[in-house]
Amino acid sequence: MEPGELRFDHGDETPERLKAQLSRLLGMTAGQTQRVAADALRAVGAHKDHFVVLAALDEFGPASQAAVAGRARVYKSDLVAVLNELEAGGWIRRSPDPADKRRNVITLTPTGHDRLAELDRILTTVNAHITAPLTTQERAQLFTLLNRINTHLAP
Amino acid sequence: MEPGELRFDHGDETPERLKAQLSRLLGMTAGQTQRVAADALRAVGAHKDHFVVLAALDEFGPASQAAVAGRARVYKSDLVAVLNELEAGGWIRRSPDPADKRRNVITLTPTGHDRLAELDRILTTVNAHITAPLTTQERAQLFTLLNRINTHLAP
DNA sequence: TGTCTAACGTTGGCTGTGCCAATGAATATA
DNA sequence: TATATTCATTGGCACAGCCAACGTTAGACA
Repeated sequence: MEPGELRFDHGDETPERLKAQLSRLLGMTAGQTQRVAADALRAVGAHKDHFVVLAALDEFGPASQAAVAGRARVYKSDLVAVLNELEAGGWIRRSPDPADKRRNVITLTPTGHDRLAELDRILTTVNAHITAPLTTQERAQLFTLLNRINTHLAP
Repeated sequence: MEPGELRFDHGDETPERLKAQLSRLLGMTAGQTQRVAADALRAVGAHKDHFVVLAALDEFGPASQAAVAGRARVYKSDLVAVLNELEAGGWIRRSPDPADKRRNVITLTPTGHDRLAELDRILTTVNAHITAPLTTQERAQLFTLLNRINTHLAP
């Protein structure tokens, strides 16, 4: 215990040492934003990985599951369930590749394109909500700083 | 699949739509920093929550588990295991509260104080490593921006 | 040609983290 | 005295990232 909240600073109640931990602030804020995004997507029966996979298909065209996994950065094991759901919704098609029977060719359907637009719109709203207290310059600044750290920390 | 890496931007291989997601960048970078911190702590047999609990005890003095849970922001259910480990290391003592037999009084031992200093030193190094590509002003800026978002998103 | 190696999709599972419910003991409130 | 609340503890759920192994199919090369 407690919470249901990921507030970083609780004033007098928060040990000073914790207030100095960037990784703690980063983790808590990331948790908040992911919760907001997940809730918004769940409201329309979607999931983070749905967006990511649909986006990869839309921008790179039909591809094998392995290729989609690589571009969407979703583990191929996890991709199976995601594709099952997307297929059930009629947003993608899984067809055997005649050229290589090991492969499935994943194709975005027209309604899948619409679905992507819907999720994109939702996430744009979410992003605006998250960055509401920031100016345009500050948003860009935050993006840049995080990107520098991310690149620096990548293997 | 793939990775073992949380790189946000893979250039041509990354769908443009993903590059616009702040919550994605935030989540991946948070994942990186938490991994770095967890690895560093694991190297000395410690854990994120060890630091957090020791810090709360050091700054606020002996307290019940409920109070520690509230200040360290660790669920009381999870706190049990953490205290078991800290007790096994001799860093804290759990003694029944004579004034209220429901409570345990958690006390930081002298070696617990040393342990806290050790973990604090490790995390300071980690923090420096994480923010290596940033100037002093940029680090402060990042902290401020994240804090604003965190406060804004807190219930 | 046949044999070995590698890639494909899939299943199943592991770890860590945040989170919640229910329990038995002890205390406070009515 | 009866009722409700607090405490520590157990056990579990959900979700995310991650990995190993399997059967199937294809390419490499002897």
